[in-house]
Amino acid sequence: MAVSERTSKLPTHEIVYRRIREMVLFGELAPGQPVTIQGLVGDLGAGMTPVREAIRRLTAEGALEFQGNRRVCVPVLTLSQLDELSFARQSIEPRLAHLAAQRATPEDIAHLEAVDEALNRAIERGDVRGYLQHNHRFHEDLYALAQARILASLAGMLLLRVGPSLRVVCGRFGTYGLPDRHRDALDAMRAGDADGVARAIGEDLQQGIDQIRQSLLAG
Amino acid sequence: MAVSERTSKLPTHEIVYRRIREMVLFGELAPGQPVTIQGLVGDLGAGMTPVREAIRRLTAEGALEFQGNRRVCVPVLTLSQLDELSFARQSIEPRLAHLAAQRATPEDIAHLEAVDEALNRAIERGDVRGYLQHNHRFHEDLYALAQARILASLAGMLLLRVGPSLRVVCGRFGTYGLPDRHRDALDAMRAGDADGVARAIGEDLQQGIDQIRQSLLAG
DNA sequence: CAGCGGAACATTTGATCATATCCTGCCCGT
DNA sequence: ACGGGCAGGATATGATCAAATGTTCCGCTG
Repeated sequence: MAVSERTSKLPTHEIVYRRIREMVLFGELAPGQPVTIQGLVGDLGAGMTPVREAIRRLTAEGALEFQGNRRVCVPVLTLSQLDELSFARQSIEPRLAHLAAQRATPEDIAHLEAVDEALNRAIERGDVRGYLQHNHRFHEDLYALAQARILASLAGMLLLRVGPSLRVVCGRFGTYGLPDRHRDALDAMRAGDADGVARAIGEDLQQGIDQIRQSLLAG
Repeated sequence: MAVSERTSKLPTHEIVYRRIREMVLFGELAPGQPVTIQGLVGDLGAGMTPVREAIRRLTAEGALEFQGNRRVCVPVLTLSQLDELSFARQSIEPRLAHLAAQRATPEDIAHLEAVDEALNRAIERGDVRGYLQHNHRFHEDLYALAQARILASLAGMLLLRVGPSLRVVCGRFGTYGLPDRHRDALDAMRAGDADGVARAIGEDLQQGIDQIRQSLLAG
């Protein structure tokens, strides 16, 4: 089928789910943009059932939103929702970072450093999509180390809600001036300082939230 | 009449979703119990498509769980997952309670008191299902007052994950000795003491978590 | 006569179903 | 114990039905 090159193992609805998820995370779908089933059916070359299932799943995760009358779109964040996200992320993600730091092996740290380097190269290159991808990868892989499935899934949902707005920020200001605390986190990790890692991650995501807040206030 | 009209207006997948959600929350489905699409199709008299969508949604919310091979079942909590849930709930729910307390009108408080009374009557009656329903209602209605959609949806997911295990606890120990801090929360609410409400709710849910922990350690 | 409002219509999209296909796990024979 | 069929159940499709939106056209009013 036309869905993908390597589909043999995964069910179609899973493939479709990941595709749409990436579209939301990496800015192929902008906040407020309507998402239609039949449009995705056409674009992805899949049947309606898998697309429907993927949309339900993403809606449950907050990546998409029901628009009252059975329309679905990418949610537009309000300032108060951004406050909610800030609180939730600050509550969950530093804890995950802390747990991850306690379990990380040197190889794990090396892997994260490689991701972070790729991220920095993307910034230098002005590659917005690459920045978003590697930034997301960094957090996702870090949290995976914590071996805390429930907390990690919560964090994943929160990242999913922030994704589109982050994309807008980058579109507006470019990748210029996107400082992050990943270096601090990695240094603390190597030093076995779990609290330091948690602190660095907390500051890192706060910077992202603040950027979005600026963008919302400006727009 | 208006109610039934509204019910008939809701799409099938929404009805099915709510029904299965209740089954999970109120113990019609026990932890570890397999959930088959065709079984639900038979029980609920709906087509496969709506049932599939409802299951995807509930799976995304953590109420159900993929069993690797295309099987789905009600998740069984481990101790470490219970720790995750405890942390997440303690992070989110007191904040919601705090926000709710700041916004609650006297009528809101009266409504919550009515729910709490119904809850207490269910306990006296030994009515496990009624206890679970009213307890859930109490928290859900309280959090709805906070007007924080994202945080409330997170809390809803956490409650969904705890539901089945709570049911097991009640099945084991009955409704006897199910103390709660709802009275404290309501008193603080009337006094305008938002911090007190948050504290009471934090203690309330900690009691529930501890009961489940006892049950897990015993089993 | 021009502009406006609204009602019927057409088109687009979502919801549901029945069916066909494909996996997976189990059971049986060797 | 191993391997191959068999059955149950999940996945995926396309058709069909219903709903909502957008549009057009007519009649009314200023």
